[in-house]
Amino acid sequence: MKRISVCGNEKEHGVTAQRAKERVLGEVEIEKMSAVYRMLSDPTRLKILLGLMQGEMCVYHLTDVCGGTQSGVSHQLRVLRDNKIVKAKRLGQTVEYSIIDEHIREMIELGIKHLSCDGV
Amino acid sequence: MKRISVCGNEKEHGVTAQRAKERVLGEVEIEKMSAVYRMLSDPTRLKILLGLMQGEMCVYHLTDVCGGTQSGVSHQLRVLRDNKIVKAKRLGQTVEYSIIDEHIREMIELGIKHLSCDGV
DNA sequence: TGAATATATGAATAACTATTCATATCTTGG
DNA sequence: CCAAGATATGAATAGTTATTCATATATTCA
Repeated sequence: MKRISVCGNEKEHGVTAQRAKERVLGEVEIEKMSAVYRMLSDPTRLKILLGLMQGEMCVYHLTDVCGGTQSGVSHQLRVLRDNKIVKAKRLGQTVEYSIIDEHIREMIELGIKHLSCDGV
Repeated sequence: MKRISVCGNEKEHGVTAQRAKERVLGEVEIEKMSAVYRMLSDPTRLKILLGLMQGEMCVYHLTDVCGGTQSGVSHQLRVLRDNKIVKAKRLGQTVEYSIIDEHIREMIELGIKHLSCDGV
């Protein structure tokens, strides 16, 4: 894609592009940021986190709340654990999960707020 | 998975699960919410949106900012358009894009804020 | 110790999604 | 109308990821 001519708004767009290139984050930051959103982009994980926002819970109850299989919930809990979003604490036979990433909590709260704004 | 016995925190977890099941959003809302996060979970889309947060831009300049191919950027712009995140406005040969979903803007701002909190 | 319960995990599969390449469409200037 | 530029798109591909099934591990209790 060669570029010789200019678009109708070359002036403005060019300036904007320049500003964007200066301010926009580097590859690594972009990757980290999108990874955070990716954690919330799966319905099962979102259900797990919405559940945990009500309080700590064990896998059994989380499975009950999410409505899937125990294995499915457990797999997603692992993803969340690996990404340091939740932590696990063994209590006898049971493992109690809780949210440790407060940013995620804020993200979800903002998401809920927007849902209601849109009149969903 | 049968359930006869109780976990160490049956009382608390049970109550939490109950609360979660009552308050947690329905399938449709969960799906919508995760779809919003999914829009931000791809690096290319995130770059496009971060760029557009600096101002309107045409595809050429967006491609410049994002650093990929014109086709790749165009495909992701379509995804963003289909999801009503951005809008396109034809100006001669050029198509100028801009953000129309203000929620997304807030989401990204929160993401940026959290990035710097974590000392990234 | 052995049975029962709770949770985790590996492998297989299926679905989804981003990217690339080639090409089509649209617009303007000559 | 034609050529060139700007953008869009279809098809193919490759990579990612969620889910399921079967099974392993861990813990308690009798």
